[in-house]
Amino acid sequence: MLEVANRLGYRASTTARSLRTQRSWTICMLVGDIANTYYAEIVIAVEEEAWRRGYSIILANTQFSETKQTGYVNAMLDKQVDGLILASHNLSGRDIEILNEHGTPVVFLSRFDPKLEADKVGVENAQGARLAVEHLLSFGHRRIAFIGGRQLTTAAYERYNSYKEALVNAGVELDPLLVAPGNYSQASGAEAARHLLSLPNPPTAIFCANDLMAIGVIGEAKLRGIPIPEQLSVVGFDNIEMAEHPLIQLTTIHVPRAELGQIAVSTLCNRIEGKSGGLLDIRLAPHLISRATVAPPPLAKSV
Amino acid sequence: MLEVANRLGYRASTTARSLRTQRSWTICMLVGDIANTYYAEIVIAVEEEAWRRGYSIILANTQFSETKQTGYVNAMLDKQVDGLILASHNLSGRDIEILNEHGTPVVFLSRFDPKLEADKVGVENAQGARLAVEHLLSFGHRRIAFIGGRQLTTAAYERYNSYKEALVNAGVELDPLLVAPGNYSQASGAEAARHLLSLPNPPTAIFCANDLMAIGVIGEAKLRGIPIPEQLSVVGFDNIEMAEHPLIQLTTIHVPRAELGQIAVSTLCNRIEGKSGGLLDIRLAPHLISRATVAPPPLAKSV
DNA sequence: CTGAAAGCGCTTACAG
DNA sequence: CTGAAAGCGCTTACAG
Repeated sequence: MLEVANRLGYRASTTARSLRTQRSWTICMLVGDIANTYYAEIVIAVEEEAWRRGYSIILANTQFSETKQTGYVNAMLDKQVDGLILASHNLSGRDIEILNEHGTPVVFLSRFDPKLEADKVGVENAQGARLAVEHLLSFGHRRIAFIGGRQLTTAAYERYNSYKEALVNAGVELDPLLVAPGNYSQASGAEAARHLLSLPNPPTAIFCANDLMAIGVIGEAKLRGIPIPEQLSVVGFDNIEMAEHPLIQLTTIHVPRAELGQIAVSTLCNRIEGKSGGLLDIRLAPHLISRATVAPPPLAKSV
Repeated sequence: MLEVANRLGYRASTTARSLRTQRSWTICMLVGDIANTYYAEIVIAVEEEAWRRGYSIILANTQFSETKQTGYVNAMLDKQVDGLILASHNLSGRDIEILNEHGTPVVFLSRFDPKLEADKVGVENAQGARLAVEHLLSFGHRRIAFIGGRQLTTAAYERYNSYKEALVNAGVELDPLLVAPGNYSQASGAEAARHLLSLPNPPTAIFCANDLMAIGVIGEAKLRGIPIPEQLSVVGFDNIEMAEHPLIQLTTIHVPRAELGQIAVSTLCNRIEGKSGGLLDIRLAPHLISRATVAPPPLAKSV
């Protein structure tokens, strides 16, 4: 009977079933920028784990636009997605309100908004940044610059704070001139480097809040004929594939992206299916990968 | 009235509406590998254009797996998506049958399966490959290797064919030893280079079917101490962001990805909304971007 | 012009 | 255990 139905091309309508059961078997993932390899790899893991569990992923790319994010949150709630994975920038107060009263399960990926009660999955940003800065300090660097991410993101904030803290703990005074803003893109890393390297008293090392910006810094150094690591040390964050390239060889902090994505989905699904208890706050440990972009500071500059 | 409803948090159920109107306002995009920057940029454009037109995108990443692709095609048909954008590898015969009899609009992105009647959007692969090979020929290269993509993809096939043709047209005999398989990943480019550069009579130039593989080749050359372009010329295909990097400076064929994605969506939406006539086959023109990885062959090898 | 009813295609609780 | 009926929340064609 069922076989006959199949042969005749019968397909059970998921829409009708969703209406009846109030379950769409669909999860929305909100990311800031999929072109960023970092997110792309998380998206892959998310998609895979979701597929295994029978869920589809609706991808929403906010391009870090506040209005697009709000639009998506509302559209997805209307679509009655079973849950949301939030990996874009911080939500507006109104969005949080809506999400809270609506009650659809949410998991924060790599951001930690205290105003929304939800499960959280991410990496120990503070620990990662500390590892990076201490590595640089151990080589004798004192003028360590920082290229940060957008302020609207908690990960960027945590990395920045930990950078400051690590310097203070080492008795190094923080020079505010050495802190440059970035937006996680390669171009913004290059631009920040242009600024930092033109300073009267330039840094001997730069710690970047992600690899893409570090790669931008390396490019800018190349353009200026500044040899890395002899004249300038660079450390990134993420450990994307390009960091391993023989021409780049970037020392960086490894973030287990596939795990992050997979855990985000399983956490969310457990919540959706009522299998979880208290709110989770899972933080994976990053570690330092030492490659070829760090060396002692040039003699002239060392203390 | 409507205002009151909104204030009370009323949300019209998209599911119910979909059931009634038989329109889901959802499009599925099937890609082979989102971690590949090439696809990522297309996905962004697709997502953006879809959002503007009121559609959501369900992302399906096949990881080039036949079973996953089949699974997705069926799941999406059950979900009653309004249309599909196919940008993974070639479909199996059964999938084509199902799609054909089901009648859901489809647009092929960068692949040209003759067995499924659907709109097609892509790039002139043959022209691009010809441009690349002729560029190399004009510098005096005769031993030009080719690192191809997966055979299951029409784009790879077209690029390979055009490579052969361009050589023949120039009166250069094709050495089958100089044709290496790849899978569009950086690692596969490096691996193919390892093979090609170990040949008794190695090539003086390598044309890669995409940039990622070319970047892998450049890395492998660096590892072996082979200077580019003095000892080896390299040309890629796509013009991804990393191709511009000061350390890479890859000569390549530019593919207008944002346009590709945008046109794919508008073509599909027009079809869904019954606004289109005969089947479309849109081919955008690529062009050569000359950077720093091509030079005349080393004297010892030149004829 | 307004308002009640039918129906989209399922699932599930209930009657026989 | 089987089968007919109600209902999920909309839209739309139809009666008043």
